Amino acid sequence: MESSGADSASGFERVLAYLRERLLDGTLKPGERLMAERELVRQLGVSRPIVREALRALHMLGIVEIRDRIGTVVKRPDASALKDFFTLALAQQADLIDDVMEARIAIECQAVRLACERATIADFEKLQRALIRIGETIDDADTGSAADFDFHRAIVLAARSPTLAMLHESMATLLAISHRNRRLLVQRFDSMKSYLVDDHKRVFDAIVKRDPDRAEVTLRRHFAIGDEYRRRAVIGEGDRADARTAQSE
Amino acid sequence: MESSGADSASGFERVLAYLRERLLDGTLKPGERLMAERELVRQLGVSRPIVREALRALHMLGIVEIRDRIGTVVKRPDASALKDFFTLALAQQADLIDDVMEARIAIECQAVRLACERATIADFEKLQRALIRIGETIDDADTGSAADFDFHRAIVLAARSPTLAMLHESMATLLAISHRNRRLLVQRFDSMKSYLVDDHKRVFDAIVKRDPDRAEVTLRRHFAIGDEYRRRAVIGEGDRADARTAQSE
DNA sequence: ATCTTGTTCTGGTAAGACCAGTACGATGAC
DNA sequence: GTCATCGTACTGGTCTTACCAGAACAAGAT
Repeated sequence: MESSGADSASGFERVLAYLRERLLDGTLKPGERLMAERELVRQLGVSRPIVREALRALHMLGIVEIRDRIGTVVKRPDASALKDFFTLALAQQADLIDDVMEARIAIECQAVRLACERATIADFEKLQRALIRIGETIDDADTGSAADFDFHRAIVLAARSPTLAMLHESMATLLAISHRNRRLLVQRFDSMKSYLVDDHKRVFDAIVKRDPDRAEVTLRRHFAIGDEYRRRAVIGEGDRADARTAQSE
Repeated sequence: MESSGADSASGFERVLAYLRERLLDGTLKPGERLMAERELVRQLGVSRPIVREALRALHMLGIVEIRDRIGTVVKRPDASALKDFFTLALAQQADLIDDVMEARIAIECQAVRLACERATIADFEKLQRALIRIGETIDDADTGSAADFDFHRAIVLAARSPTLAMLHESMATLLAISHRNRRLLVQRFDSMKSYLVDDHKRVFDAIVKRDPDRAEVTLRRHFAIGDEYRRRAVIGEGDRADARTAQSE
């Protein structure tokens, strides 16, 4: 039953490699239905359970959608597929957040530069609306972190780069959680309120003035200061009198 | 065969839900071996193929490691498990090579900053070796582009960020081809040789001196100049006499 | 032309079997 | 008693066969 070509790898690996190749070389495009399971069985010389394992694996990654009694179709992958990963991974290893955060910074710093070149008036308006909302929701962790995130998302979208947007969205899923927690610190540091408002404003100004260097530096500083707040929170500092109340983090 | 509790969901979902729960509530911790497949079969009242589908799915997410003839153990997950996802996700917009390239720049510029902080002596050595190889292979497109890429990869690895490394590698897969084509231009521009050598050298120096700002600026300029060469190549320019010979790109 | 009815194809699942190594306890030699 | 050897039970990896239920589609009946 090893007639059809390359063995050496396990059956599962073989099926996966086959599908991966088709997906990479464009033979299989989003929306297209790939061959039936039994057909794959015939072509690759493996059993159906193995084929199903591979398809499920791809399904788990959001690459493919298995429609009961219809067939398996290639999906346009989106970040929501990573929800399971982030949920489980985070439960096992909380410090993953810092690592992913670094990737997010990478994406946004590049995005803000591109945004300086490519942002339209509509983008400016969207950014400004987000900016206003940040000021309005400064005292609420939930709506506040949402507003904050909208602003950052708007930057990435203004960069007009599908890839950057996709990557950012992927990170967003995970970071939404930590982002909200971070915002809870706002209650502990009065100075953080102006930090949140002013910093974003400065980034916005740099974008409007189409100054990539200043935009990036400002954004980078913004992240660094946020980190610094978090550090101080961990060691129990605060610039309000009731700082001790939430010390046990 | 539906004795053990909650049905309603598909068998696969049930197994996944069961395992997810164990993983989230801490019953299953990294390093621990979870029950044998056949045991899961008994406990959940599903067939073994289904159990295996679920385990493979978790394996695909990097949550679990399936060791042949040993058992399935919980892994400490890191973002590298998502390589397949990102590689395939990026492939579906691969018509936008320039766009992916921008994302790569984002990753590397962040990485080079982190590398300035975190690079070890061993990293310096690796970078230097790559640097030397770039000089040695300057006239060959294949080995030359490989050396070039090794240098850039070394930067990312020196950043010691699994997520950045994973993203970079995903893009590398897609960019390998265009990267090589780009290198063919070296035959057309004598000045590009010194560009390749000197630029990388300058980036290396900045890393060794642990100067993030200079490292990033230098790297950014490096990419920009590469782009400029490509632009000039497209319009048929060149600084060698036989520039016209390879005009049809 | 439309409705009905199959047949056929799809994925979803179960059950049973075999292989090839591993782990570990029992057995043997020393 | 200690240590090496050997079985055996158990593990994951795979294949095979089989059945189900719903979708698709084409052919026939109305």
